[in-house]
Amino acid sequence: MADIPTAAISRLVTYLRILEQLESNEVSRTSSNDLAERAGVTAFQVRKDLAYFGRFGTRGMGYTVPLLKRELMRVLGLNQTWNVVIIGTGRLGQAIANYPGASDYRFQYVGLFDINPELIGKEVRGLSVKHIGSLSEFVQEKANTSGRVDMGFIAVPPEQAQAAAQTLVEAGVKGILNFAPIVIQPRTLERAGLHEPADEWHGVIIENVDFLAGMKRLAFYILNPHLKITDTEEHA
Amino acid sequence: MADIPTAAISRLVTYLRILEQLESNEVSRTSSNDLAERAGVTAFQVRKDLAYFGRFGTRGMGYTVPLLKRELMRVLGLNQTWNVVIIGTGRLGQAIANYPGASDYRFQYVGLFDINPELIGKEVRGLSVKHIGSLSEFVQEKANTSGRVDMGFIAVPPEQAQAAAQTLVEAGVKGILNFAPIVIQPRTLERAGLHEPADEWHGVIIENVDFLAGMKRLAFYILNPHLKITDTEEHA
DNA sequence: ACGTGTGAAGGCCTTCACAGCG
DNA sequence: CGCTGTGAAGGCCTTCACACGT
Repeated sequence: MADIPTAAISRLVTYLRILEQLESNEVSRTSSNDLAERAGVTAFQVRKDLAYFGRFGTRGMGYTVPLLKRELMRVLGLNQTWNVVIIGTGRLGQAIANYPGASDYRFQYVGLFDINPELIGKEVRGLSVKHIGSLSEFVQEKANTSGRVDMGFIAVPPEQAQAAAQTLVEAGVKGILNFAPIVIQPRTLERAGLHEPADEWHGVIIENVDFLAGMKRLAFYILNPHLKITDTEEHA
Repeated sequence: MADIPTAAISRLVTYLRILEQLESNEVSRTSSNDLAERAGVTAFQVRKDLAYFGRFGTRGMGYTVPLLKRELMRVLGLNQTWNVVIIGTGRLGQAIANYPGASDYRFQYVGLFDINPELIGKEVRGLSVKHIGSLSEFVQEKANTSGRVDMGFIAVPPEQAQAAAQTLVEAGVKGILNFAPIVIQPRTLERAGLHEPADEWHGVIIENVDFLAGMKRLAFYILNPHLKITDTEEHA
């Protein structure tokens, strides 16, 4: 596969959402122009983004909504089930666990973990919160029964986020969605001096969702409205 | 001011966070190299980003942590108080309202709104949830007393997000942080046919925080690990 | 005739190398 | 001598125009 701009992936996610809306409105076809307007980008951009992955349209006609939707879901890997653990089950972690929509895409929460004794054993979304020390064991056992744990979500306070990431990686998780406002370092805490990622971090993908950062960016743009931000970035 | 890459603003936010960590560890000076490593970018990038806004370092010496921190806070507009209303006080809205850290930056929640009668009157973080119909009135009254309402956060279900945004804009809010997984259209619902933003949207800034999108991007990158994503995007 | 798919042009951000200053 | 600040080079993403298929 060719080299694909990171921003294009974010836009694909947006297109998919729009296709879902169209489908639930029983609209059966669309065009690069239509998608572009709804997504807030140019039609050129839409066609180019789609072209990275194949040819999904019909010249002169446009795109068939269900077909393009199916293709995008395949491309984005949303046809398969993703097993997810959440580290941190405070208010944020619970809000995430209960957020509707995740299950629409076969993201399945299989385990909740925390370090706070008061939360251990608590029921959240049908799962009993476990101590973070049992994560490795839990992941291993899952691998032998209901399938591997694919991702971990980090919803702990910032001071504990790096350690949580480390625990997840050691347990063998391949992707991390980090909600804490820090940059996860792809190396062990002990080897912080080395500039090379530690081995066990090889291939681990990290995505960040930082709404404090969003607030700060917003503050800046309100103060500096002349910097037009009709950018790709808004698809974060 | 020169034209500044959107991504640079996201990185500034990251640098600021790092400076805060350094300060709380009583580290008094740093360098572009040090910041770069902690932020996961190149030292060139750090220096270029800072250069957009001024000259904050000393040649041969590096940067003074408290000074650079102060300057970045000024640049990002975090020395002033921002009055914020939250639309939607379900689980997500409550988690946002209670998230610690916002108050560290003088983001002040002054009003909580919802459309669900069961939530009206409920106390969240010391504020009584009001009906969304009273938003305009509320904003107007605030403007005459404790100061203008600067931003609105949207934490409602996706179907209601566009309407919530519309309400916020009509009330005169200048920035929106949208947590719903949709693209806010800068136009009234009625004028959806027109391709021009409606007047009242002029100058309104929209930032998105979409963790479902984060999950989907993560799924894609786990499936396609060869697409190296050591990108700027991770500072979203 | 209409809208997609795409090679090529263009522009903007990043990278670089080094000048400049402490 | 060390590290910042910055003009210039480079590269990648976006934009464009048009060929192509229906």
